[in-house]
Amino acid sequence: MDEENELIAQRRHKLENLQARGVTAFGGAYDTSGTIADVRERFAEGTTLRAAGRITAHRDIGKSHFLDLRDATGRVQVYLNTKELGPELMKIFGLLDLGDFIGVEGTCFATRTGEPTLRVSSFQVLGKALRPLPEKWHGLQDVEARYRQRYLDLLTNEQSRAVFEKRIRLVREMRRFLEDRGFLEVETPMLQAVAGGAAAEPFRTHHKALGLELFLRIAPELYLKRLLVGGFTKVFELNRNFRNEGISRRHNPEFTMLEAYWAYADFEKMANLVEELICHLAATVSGGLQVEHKDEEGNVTRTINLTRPWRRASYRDLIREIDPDWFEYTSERRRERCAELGVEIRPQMADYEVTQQVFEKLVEEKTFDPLFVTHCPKELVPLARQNREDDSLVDVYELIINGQEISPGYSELNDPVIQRRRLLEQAGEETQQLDEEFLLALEHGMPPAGGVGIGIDRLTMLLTGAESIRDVILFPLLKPKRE
RNA sequence: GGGUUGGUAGCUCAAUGGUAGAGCAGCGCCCUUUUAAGGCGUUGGUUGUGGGUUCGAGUCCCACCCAACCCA
Repeated sequence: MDEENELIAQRRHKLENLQARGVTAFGGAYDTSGTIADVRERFAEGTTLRAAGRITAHRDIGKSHFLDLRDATGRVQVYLNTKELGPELMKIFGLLDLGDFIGVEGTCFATRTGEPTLRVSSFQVLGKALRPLPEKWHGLQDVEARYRQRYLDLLTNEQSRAVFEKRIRLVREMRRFLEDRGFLEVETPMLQAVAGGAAAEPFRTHHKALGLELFLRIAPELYLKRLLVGGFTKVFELNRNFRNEGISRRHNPEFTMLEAYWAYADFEKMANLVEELICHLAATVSGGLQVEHKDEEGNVTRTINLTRPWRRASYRDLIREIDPDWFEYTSERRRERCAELGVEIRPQMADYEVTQQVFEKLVEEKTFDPLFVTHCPKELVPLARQNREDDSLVDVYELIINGQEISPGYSELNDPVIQRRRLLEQAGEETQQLDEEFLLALEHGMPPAGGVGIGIDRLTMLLTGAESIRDVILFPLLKPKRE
């Protein structure tokens, strides 16, 4: 990164001094009395405890020194006294810096102000830091540095760590919820010869030994359906997908999706499942069904109410709420209305795309509380099962929360003849290959099924109030920095 | 891809075109219960990169790199 500056040179020098004294500056295992939170819990005047962590603060009061020792679970103060420690250990102590990992053994006592403190009798250097950590009370502010050097962000910004801990709990609870309902978690290929299951630009890669062009998957769907053919009745996969598309506040090229399939169910059953699931997650990881989003000052900017039952409305009814006569208009009149409504459209758009534009700008982006949009026009979701009464519609829902699509749900198509036709049409538009292996599987018979996808990144944004997907992905994709 | 904003010390931030500064961190000294410890002193800069204008550029102009936001 940057050249050697004075601060680093000083730390290197201290490291050499430590080593010259025969001190191991990068120690091995160190037995502790548990995490720092454990140490605080076991704290009892006079008992001896051992703790390990990073030095995050140093208060030098002449012959007394106070350090803050920190790990992921908390902070504990340690006290060193020049007289008690002896000259040799004090010399080693003098070679320590903020950011170094040390292990300490000491007896518990409370200071004048009541702060639980370990009076250090011995310590070991466990990991010398050669670079200084960001400043203690502003933390690391620079957004670019926070993404590139996430470890510093996690170390200094408590809110950031809290977001990722929440994400971890959310994923764990999601797995537990589905497993409790008999869903089996499976792993299907991420390297695929045909990237199917969605309309998206895939990443290309190459297998050397087989001389094979491969794609990173854009969705696991076609493999999960093969498992329905194979007799699984409830399966899910919760893992990464890759789409070779632009990056934005809401898009990262690799992102995490849940996909679940339930044999003999339909999109409405899936909607119930998702409603129950997200409420369970909000209750267990966000502390309730009222999710508050705050600005930088901590003022509540929006409260999302997840109380059930969630509203369900058909795509057409939602458009009619914008303009009751929309579907009576001619193509030209619709375009005029867009101008009046302030919705930008391009001349080459098809009629259904114009309507979809109105939907996105005036319904989706303005909907914050959960809304299941049902019975979408088939052009929008070409692979779903058509509605029995009206074959211009498909049996799907799209769940919108917080102004964005969180989860689509389908009554899956299990007719291999229609499926082949649809895939062919789609392949024509997208110049995509046909997944013959998938069609072969379908021809062996697939049960009717409900299917659902949930974007984990966006769901995390919803439940943590993050404004950018990069704030819920530990290492978002950035261009390498070069001079 | 287009537009806007930004990039200054390790970190957080200043600096009407006129000597690049502060706080924290660091270094030195004082202080035996501090906790954003305190006091005194002090080091640290190719101002994202490369050009240009100017007597003089962190500041103005051009190109490029990286990022954030908006748009496509």
